[in-house]
Amino acid sequence: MTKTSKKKATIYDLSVLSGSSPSTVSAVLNGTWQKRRIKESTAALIRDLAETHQYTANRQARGLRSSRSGLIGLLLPVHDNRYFSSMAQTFEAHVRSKGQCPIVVSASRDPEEERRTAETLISYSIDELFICGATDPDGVHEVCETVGLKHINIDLPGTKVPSVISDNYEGGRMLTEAIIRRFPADQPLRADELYLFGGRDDHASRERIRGFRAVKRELLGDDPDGCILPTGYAPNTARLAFEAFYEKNGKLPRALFVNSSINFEGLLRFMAGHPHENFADLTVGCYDYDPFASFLPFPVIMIRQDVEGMITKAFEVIEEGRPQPRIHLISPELVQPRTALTGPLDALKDIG
Amino acid sequence: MTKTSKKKATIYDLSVLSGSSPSTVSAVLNGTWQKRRIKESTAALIRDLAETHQYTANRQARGLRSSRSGLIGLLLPVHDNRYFSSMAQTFEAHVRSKGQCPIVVSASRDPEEERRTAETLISYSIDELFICGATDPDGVHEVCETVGLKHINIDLPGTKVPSVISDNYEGGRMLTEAIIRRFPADQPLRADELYLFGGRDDHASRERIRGFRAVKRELLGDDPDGCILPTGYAPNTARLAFEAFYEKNGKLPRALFVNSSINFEGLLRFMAGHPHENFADLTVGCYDYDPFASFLPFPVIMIRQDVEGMITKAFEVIEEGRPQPRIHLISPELVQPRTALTGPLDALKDIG
DNA sequence: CTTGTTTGCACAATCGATGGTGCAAAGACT
DNA sequence: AGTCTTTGCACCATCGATTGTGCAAACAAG
Repeated sequence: MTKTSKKKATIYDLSVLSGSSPSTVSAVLNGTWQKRRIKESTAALIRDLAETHQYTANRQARGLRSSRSGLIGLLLPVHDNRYFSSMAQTFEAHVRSKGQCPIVVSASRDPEEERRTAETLISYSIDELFICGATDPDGVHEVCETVGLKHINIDLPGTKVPSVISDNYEGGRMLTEAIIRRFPADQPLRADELYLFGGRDDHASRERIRGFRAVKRELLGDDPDGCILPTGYAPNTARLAFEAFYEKNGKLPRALFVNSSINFEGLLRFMAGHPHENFADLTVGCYDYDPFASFLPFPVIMIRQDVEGMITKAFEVIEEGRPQPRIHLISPELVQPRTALTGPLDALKDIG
Repeated sequence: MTKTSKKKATIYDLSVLSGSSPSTVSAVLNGTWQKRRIKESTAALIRDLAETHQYTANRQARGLRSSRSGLIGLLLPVHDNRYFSSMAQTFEAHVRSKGQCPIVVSASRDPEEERRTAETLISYSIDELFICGATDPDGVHEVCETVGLKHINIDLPGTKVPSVISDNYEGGRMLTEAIIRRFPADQPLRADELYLFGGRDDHASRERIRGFRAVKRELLGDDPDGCILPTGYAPNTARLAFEAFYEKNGKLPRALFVNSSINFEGLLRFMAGHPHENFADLTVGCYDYDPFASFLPFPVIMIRQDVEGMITKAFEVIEEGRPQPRIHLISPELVQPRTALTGPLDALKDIG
């Protein structure tokens, strides 16, 4: 409480205290003072005052003037999911290391909401926007384009700007093959015993399904249409699909390709209503990685998407001048059952 | 591309187009026009122009003038964890419904980083700050206090402003009791067979430990000090603790109270290196809920903290004028093994 | 027709930082 | 001593919206 306890110091305050003009103070504190030939001693004085008065620049004012805000946005479908929250965590680290401020917002996979959210971010003059898992990336693109905002797609591709996405076809192949190979030669999996649940008509699902079908044909010789059940991404619609299958067939398929961890939660909900033992010999492949899921009582093979790789690539690409709208594929990783991988959290120090 | 493709329309543009003054345009578009006695027809004309030119206010300018930004901040330890990402998801929904913009940032449980992050958010003139799981809430408080920023603590309490936290003592008791009661009368759990792993010297851990010890004394008649092993929150330090215990005793304790899902990941890492069968009769209680963890091959009893309840309460409290720095306890919920609960995602529509 | 009131809006200062431009004082040079 | 350069900084417009104030025109009252 030694001084002005309630209001933040401005360059005008420091200007009075230092006897210099506001522009001099500004130049000193934003680093352009050499260019403006400010004396070292003047600069030192001002830096000193800034320190003792805890000056920090008002970013709204700076942003208004310079039409840049220092904010970098990440548009996510949802937060509470390991995949997307890893995105957020990794993104944040990258943005912070560039000395900017991350702003992470979700838009619920709703195209309308996606555009509105982008508009909102734009009204804060964000400097760049990373569009992750958007249902309508090109819709968001329109919004960004009209104001000249740099942007890039992640996870789901658009057609107007570069996209950095998982190699879902390859991942789908890897996962399908790994599932099939778990079955011994004397009790091989039949083509009609391996089902794919979840996902919807988006690029990622389509590619995974393409990989799934290709490998089934190659290894199992057949690929019945009925084995593909896109349920959307909501856990409960997935649960209902499992419920319906079980109702009709008295059991689950011998092996499942589950399209995402959120869909996998639908499987859990289904299982909660049925005795444990019914699923003792089920084999599951899940396109997403979750450490706990990896240790479930039946074999769970997972795909871990390379979040760090995607974010890193996305930052590289967005820095390029006028990049082509091409798609950059990042290879995912197959994770065998009972595997506990490290994640972004391990990079943090723990001051236990 | 019909019009000004590159720059956003401002009130000055609309002012020229409509033949009114900028202040009139401003008043019409921010809703204060009745107070300023603007004719309905004038207002209609301006609204119309705004619509066709896709006008949206520059929030930096507005914020600069009104020293409010429409941003509400949430300071988190980390993103990629179900508990905190649920916080983010729930927080976002609340903020959005108030017509404001959420800004969620993590600070890695580092007191220094927490303060710096708060400073940064303040430089954007955020309107309120929710401090969640901060290692040093009172440090962040100082920062907020000097600029008169409304703030509140969640998950970990501070002493200067109200805090909304889980009832960790009660939760610790519930979980401990549930663990103990899982053992049959003929093979009861002994006091030296139930260990607590994880957490550190923060309010939440202390309260949970207090509940743990109280119930052990009440039900098991004893409470050996050696059964408490705070390992910090990093998964790997927890893993090492399990490793060390196993090394020394040739097995894990019969029952574990694991302080958080992040610590639980440490247990998984430990398990990955050992044969499955070694843990067939392990009983685990975990203070956090994760649907996949709930279905692991050994009984896992979990505590789900009431994230929705905490956020709701926090918004209530922060709206009050000068609230007392008291602690509001929100009861958590005990979750039996093999339970798949719904979460914030279920509130979203899925346009599958 | 004059005075008083209401209606409808324009004007201008302001928020805090930025950056182009101008200009006095100090130093260099002939 | 007079001219030219360099140094060191102040001045001021600007970004876009908000808001207190003032004032003409329209209308009402007497």
